[in-house]
Amino acid sequence: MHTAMATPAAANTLPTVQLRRISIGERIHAAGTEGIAWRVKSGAVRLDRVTAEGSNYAGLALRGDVIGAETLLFGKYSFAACAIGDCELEPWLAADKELSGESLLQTLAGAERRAADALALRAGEAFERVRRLCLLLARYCDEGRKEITIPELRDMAAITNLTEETVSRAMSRLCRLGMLQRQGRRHGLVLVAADPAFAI
Amino acid sequence: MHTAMATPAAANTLPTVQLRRISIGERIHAAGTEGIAWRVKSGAVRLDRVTAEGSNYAGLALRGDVIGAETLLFGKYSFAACAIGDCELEPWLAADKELSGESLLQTLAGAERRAADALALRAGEAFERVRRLCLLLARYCDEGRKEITIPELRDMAAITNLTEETVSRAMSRLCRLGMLQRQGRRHGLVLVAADPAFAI
DNA sequence: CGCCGCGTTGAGCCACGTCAACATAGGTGG
DNA sequence: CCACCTATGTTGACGTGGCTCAACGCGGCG
Repeated sequence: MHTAMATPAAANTLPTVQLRRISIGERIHAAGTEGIAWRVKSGAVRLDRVTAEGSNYAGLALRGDVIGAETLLFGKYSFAACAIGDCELEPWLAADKELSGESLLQTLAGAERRAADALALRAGEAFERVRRLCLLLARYCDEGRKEITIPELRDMAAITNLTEETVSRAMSRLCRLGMLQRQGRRHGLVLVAADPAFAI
Repeated sequence: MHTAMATPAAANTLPTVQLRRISIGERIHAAGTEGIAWRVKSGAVRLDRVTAEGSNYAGLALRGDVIGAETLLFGKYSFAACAIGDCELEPWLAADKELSGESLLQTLAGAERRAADALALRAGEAFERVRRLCLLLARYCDEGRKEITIPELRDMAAITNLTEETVSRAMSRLCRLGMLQRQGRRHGLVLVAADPAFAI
C-alpha cells in the first residue's frame, strides 16, 4: 500500500526514504539542522523550541500531522522533535503542495486544531489534564485499538505543565479508578478501559 | 498604500471588502458561521473553540497571522474569533494560495510559531507569564511603537490560564516596577518602559 | 556488584485560586 | 446635569492544589 506516486526527479539528492520508524524516546531531528518534512503515520511526537535559556516544549504532533514543514521554506528545522511513542513517519513531499493547495490547507487546519488541543492540555485540574492527554493519545495513536503507549513522565509533565510527581499520582489514580490498566512494567502499553465518552 | 492587485473576478459573490476595522472586545466571527479568511494587519485576536461544555480559549493571532483559513476548505469557521485589541483585518484570498504554495507554507510556519508562543504563555510563574504576554503584544501589535493596547483582564487570564485577580496583581506589579506605564484609565494604552531585552 | 535513570509515594509549604468588598468608568434615562 | 446601574478592575484575607524535597523501589547496564 501507499505506492509512491511518480515524483518528479527533482534536485532533491536525498535517498528516497519511504518510511521511517522511530522508537519511543529517540530524537527525530534537532532544531537548526537540515532535513525534510514528515507526516506522522502513527505514534506521537513532541516538539521543542530551543532558545538561549534551554529547550521548551512547544507542540505536539499525532497521526496525520506534519512536522518540519518549515524546511520547505528555510531548509532547516525550527523545532526539535522527539518521539514520545513508537512512530512511523513518511516523507511529506513538496510535490504534494505544488499539486494542490488543498493538501496544504488541510495541514494548516490540522495544525490549528492540534494547537488548540495542546493548549487545552494545560488548563483545568491536574488529574483532568492527564486524563485528557491519555484520551487524546488513545484517540490518535493507534487506529481504533485500545492499546496506547504512554510517554515518559517527563514528557507528560512538560505537555501538561505539571511536575512528574503530580503526573505519576494522576496516572496511579487513573489505574486505581479502572480507567487505565497497566500492561508492561515501565512506560509500557496500557489499555484504555474507561468510558469512550471522551469529551476533549 | 496597499493597493489591491488585480484580483480575478471569481465566483466570489461577496462584496470586495478591502479592510475591516474591529475595536477591542468586538466579536469578529462565531464558530460554525460562514465567512472568509482574514489576515491580521494589526491588533490581536483571541480564538475560542466552542464545545458542548462551553467556549474555551484555543489560540492567539497577531499581526501577520491568518484566521479562518479553514473556511477555504469547509466554508465555515472552526473557531470563534474576538478582538482583544483594536484590529485591522484584510481578506486573505484563495487567489494567493493558487499562486504560490509558498504563501501557504509561510502561513503554516507562522501558525506553528504562534502556537508555541501561546503554549509558552501558560508555563512559568504568574508574573512572568503576564510579563511575557505584554512583551509579545508589544512585539506584534503596533509597528515598532511603544504603545500597546492591553486586553481585558478576562482575556489575559484565559490566555495565561490564570485568574483575573492574579493577572491584575501582576499588572500592578509591572507598573510599580516601571516596566509598564498606564496611559488611559481602563484597558487603555500603556507604554513599555522596560528593557527591550525581551527573551520570549 | 554498584551505578544510573525512571517511577512511586509521603510530608510540608507556598503560589495561586477563591471569596468578598470596594473603586471607577461608561451607559442610560430622567 | 444627576441618579442609577452594570461591567470591569483592584485589593485584602484565607484556603488549598500542586510544587518541592526527600526517600525508596525497580530494572538495565557496564
